[in-house]
Amino acid sequence: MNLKELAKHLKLSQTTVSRALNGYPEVSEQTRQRVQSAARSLNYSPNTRAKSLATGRTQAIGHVLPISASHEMVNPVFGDFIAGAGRTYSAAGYEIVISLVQDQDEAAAYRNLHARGSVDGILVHGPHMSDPRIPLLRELGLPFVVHGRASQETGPYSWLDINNQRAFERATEFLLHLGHRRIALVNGLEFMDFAFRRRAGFEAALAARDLKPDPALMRSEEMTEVSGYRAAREMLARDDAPTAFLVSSMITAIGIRRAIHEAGLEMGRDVSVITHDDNLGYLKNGHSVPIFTATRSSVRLAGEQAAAMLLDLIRDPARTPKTQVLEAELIIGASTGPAP
Amino acid sequence: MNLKELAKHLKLSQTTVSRALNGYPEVSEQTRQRVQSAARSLNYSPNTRAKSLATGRTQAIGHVLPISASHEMVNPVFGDFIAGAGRTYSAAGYEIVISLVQDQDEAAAYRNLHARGSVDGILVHGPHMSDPRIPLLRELGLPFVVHGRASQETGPYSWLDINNQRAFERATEFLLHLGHRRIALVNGLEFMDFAFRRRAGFEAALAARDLKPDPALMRSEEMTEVSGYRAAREMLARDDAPTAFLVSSMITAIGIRRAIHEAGLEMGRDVSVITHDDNLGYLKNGHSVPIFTATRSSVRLAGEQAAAMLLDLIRDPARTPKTQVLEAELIIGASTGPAP
DNA sequence: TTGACTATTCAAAGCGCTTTGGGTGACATG
DNA sequence: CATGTCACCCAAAGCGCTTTGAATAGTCAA
Repeated sequence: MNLKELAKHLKLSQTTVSRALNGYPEVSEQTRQRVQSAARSLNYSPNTRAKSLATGRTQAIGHVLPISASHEMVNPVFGDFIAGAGRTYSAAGYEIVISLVQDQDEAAAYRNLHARGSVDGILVHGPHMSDPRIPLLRELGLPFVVHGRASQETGPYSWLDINNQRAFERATEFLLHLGHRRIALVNGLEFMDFAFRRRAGFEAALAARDLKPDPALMRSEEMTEVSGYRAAREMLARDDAPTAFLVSSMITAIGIRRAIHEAGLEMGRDVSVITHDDNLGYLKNGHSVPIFTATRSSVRLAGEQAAAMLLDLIRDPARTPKTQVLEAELIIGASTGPAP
Repeated sequence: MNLKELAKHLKLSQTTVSRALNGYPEVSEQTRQRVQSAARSLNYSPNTRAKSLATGRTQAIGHVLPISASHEMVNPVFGDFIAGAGRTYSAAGYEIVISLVQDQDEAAAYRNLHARGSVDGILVHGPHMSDPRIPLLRELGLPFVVHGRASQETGPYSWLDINNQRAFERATEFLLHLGHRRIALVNGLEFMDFAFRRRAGFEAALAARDLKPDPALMRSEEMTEVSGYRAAREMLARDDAPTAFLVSSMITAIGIRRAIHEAGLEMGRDVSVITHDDNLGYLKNGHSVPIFTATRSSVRLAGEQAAAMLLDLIRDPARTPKTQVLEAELIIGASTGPAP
């Protein structure tokens, strides 16, 4: 069933039917009713491709997912982010187009999405500190919002980020307050902007007490369970082992907990752990008492809001870039205690 | 830059340019070269919407992600599955369209995708034992492949599944062989087909030894860390506590491990655990020695292959449905040992 | 020289929609 | 009675591509 058939069936012109369905005022209320009920009963939906060709808008948002070439992994927060964003999109009648891409040819992917005209806007994931995608997208003139930000990018652009620096600064302060002095930082890859900022927060809190970070207690790696385990095992084997760990993801923290147990220690008593917690649906941080003391911020919520920003930007491309910072809460769980 | 402009620039007709770019033989090799190099230097890519309107093919695959209304979570294997499928799709020039949907109105989502003509085929996730989506899609005439299968569905359809029953049967046999007699099953929701089959495998192995499953040792829940923790904590508090756990997901198994530690027991010595392992990128089951003894099957690989099946089906819709079973391997890790 | 091919190229129609630029009556106004 | 104003409705153009059906020129055997 297409417009033409529907129009013929109703003995009306395509124009009138189209207008009736799209809420234009030049149609009598009576015809509108007639058209709408016919459309419903004949199960008519306009062809998206034809519609977007005619209007110039695709009603689709592109999400480019870089696949880390080295680890062949998709960021585990992606599912929750997209679930949040999807809510916003579908409420506004937008589709999600996903483009998976080896991270080295990401630029080509964006150019393609633009040249082929398959999306109205792009949501940029996982920005690096210096990220060539931002000038590229600006040049292409495609509306975009960055989830996170790129510290070394000077020009204006829209982004939504959590306050990574403040979160890790507070977490570090909390550990210092508990008497910990040898604190390990098990961070994500530090060319990623979020990891860089977390480290900055960590170092700032130490500096405020005239402490220097010990390079032997700092790791910057892909955030997997195994990488956390390894880092903790190696560090705990040292003579000057850390008494606390500050960790960038729950999954890594779980690996660290494993290493702590394996060393015959108890988390929260012998060794403290604070992790960042994205509040993922399948990996809740405990129920009544959180397993881990954590800096928490819902990535699902971030998805919802970033999507809303992008839709605003698409509606009015002239608008100046908007930015938004979400604060993370510091929640106290069972994984921290006074320094032994 | 569009076809018309490119054609004018080359002083050729749109027909010829289109044919040159799409590899039709009625174009001289010389013009083809000229066209191709001009397209490249002018950065021309055909508009996907226009192309799909003209050809009737959208070059897009729909993935409908049901959001569990109760838990608001996206299945954590989704990222890896889509990463695998994405490889196949992008090699064939297909896009991925994601549709997030509350699970109660999934049927409407499929009807929509079809009526609006936005995809050439659909990949169905998370089939239930009896799943109305299968007859629906068959009726709509849209090519589809199911990741998993629906045991109660009688008609033919294409699916790709792992041998869940056999995997859990083997795992149970292995535990029985180690002397365990009280084995707990911490399963996913059993209206999900995979969970039903795993349970069947578990029960079959017990029955082969004339053992009866104890309902007090069986759980069927959403597979989160917390649900695993709770299940294990409750079971381990019993007088007749289980000596082994058979678990449907790594994340749940991690919760179980937490409960085991908390009870002052040691996994692999006091309590054995076998889990299913989807071999997720960010949640590898250890490095040299696996953390958990596990039934392993790469969900990423499943994605690659399911996508390939779907593309075959789209190329030749008349072809009879294909099915494929992937066997899971039983890998021995540190979480199992003789019954105490 | 002619007709039959073959190799290239093109104009135009059509995919399903929106939107521009009129029409056509009915009715009120002067 | 002529004119203007509404309220509705329509034909046709156009979005950027593919594809059908022809046209043109060159080649070759008869």
